Amino acid sequence: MAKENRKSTQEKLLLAARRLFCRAGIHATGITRILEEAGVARGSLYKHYGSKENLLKAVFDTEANMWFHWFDLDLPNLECSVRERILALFDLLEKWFEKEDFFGCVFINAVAEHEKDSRWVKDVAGAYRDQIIDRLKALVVESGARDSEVVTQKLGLIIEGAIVTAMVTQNSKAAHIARLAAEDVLRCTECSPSLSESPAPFATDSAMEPV
Amino acid sequence: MAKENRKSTQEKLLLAARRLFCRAGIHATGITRILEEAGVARGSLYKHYGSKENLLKAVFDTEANMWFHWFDLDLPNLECSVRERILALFDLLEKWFEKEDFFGCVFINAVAEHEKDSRWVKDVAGAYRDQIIDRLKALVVESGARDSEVVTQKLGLIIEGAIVTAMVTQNSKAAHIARLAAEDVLRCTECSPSLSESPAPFATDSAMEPV
DNA sequence: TCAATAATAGACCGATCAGTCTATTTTTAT
DNA sequence: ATAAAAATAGACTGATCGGTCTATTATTGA
Repeated sequence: MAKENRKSTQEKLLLAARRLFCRAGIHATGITRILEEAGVARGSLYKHYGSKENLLKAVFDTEANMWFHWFDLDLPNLECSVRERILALFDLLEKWFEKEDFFGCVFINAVAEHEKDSRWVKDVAGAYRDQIIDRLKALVVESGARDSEVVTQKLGLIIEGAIVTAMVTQNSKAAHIARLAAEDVLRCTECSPSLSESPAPFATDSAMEPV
Repeated sequence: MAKENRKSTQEKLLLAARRLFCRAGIHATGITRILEEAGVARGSLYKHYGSKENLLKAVFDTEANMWFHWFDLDLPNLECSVRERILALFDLLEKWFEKEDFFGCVFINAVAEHEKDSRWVKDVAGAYRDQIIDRLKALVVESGARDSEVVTQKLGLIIEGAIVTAMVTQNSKAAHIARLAAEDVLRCTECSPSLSESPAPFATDSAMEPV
């Protein structure tokens, strides 16, 4: 008989939960629906994860690992400049958005639908976010950009905008738009050391020095 | 005696619902909690709105009206260039983020926690989003930017990134970062013809495995 | 003043939720 | 081969959900 199902029970639960939490929402997803989609018995879920909340935490782990894999394995292997490596991140985003089971970022979605004062969701999601931003900042610093902190925050904001835009519009082209915006940010960064608070962005001093 | 409560029953329900839907999430917010916070009887909610879903739609209306007010009343009254008007939008965002009851955008949050295939949430939220983007694009076109479509999408993406970043970090400075990024986009836009001839740091397609 | 309207408190309903538990079958390791 | 471990189906619980309904009190307008 066919017995190609090599995935462990934990893995099946994790994949179904990740998919459903993002596609249907966390509160709107009942345990029973996860079990149906995973093809797993009720008791197994509570044996492995103990609670729906712990299952969500495990989903957080897998999504964080996706990001860490990008930053720690995929991007470093590219034979290109640091700047190109930063921009390549948006190509990875596009690949992600194109997946048929992309329905937004589970961190963002979880924060969106949970009590904003509650400790644990913001703490867990925030901690992972910090680790991801740290890796982004390391790239920015390595690129030699001035004001790396602000550049990092700009890029992080553009990444989050891309994720949300892709979720809302269900269109992966948000990654391409985000890349173009990131290119603008990087271009302005390298040619203008004094962008900070200038209320006159119309100054024709934009001597746009390309590389 | 004190009878300063001039707000109508509808208004009290609307304000409490908007606040709670964003602060605690839509699914996580029970009817009873809305009634408590609004100080209104159960029957009144169903008399005025008929269902929780209709109440959410009414909340959508109020948030959309905030945006329309910005674009149709606040920004046009500014005595400044179109470009400055576009950037002033981010100052309005900052004011919004600074409010003690800012907990994200109800459209984004609603999409995040509802079935992604479901008709009505994406349709209603998407329709409002289109109207807002249309107004943004009108400003971009008025500014004389080339490729106004792409510029509009970049700015829209930055706006959504600002909203989500502000929600996740609970820090209104996301608006400032977003404004800086928008300035970069606009700066690159106005000098865009000279950019195409530069040795642009465009990465070629990278052979990379998606996770 | 007085009838119509609006708002109130709160009991109540069926459905669904996360989580527990038991009894049985399948898988695994030795 | 066999005993331990893992997974199964599904009944069950107490709580909470959105929504209905009734009976009572305030508010309003002519």
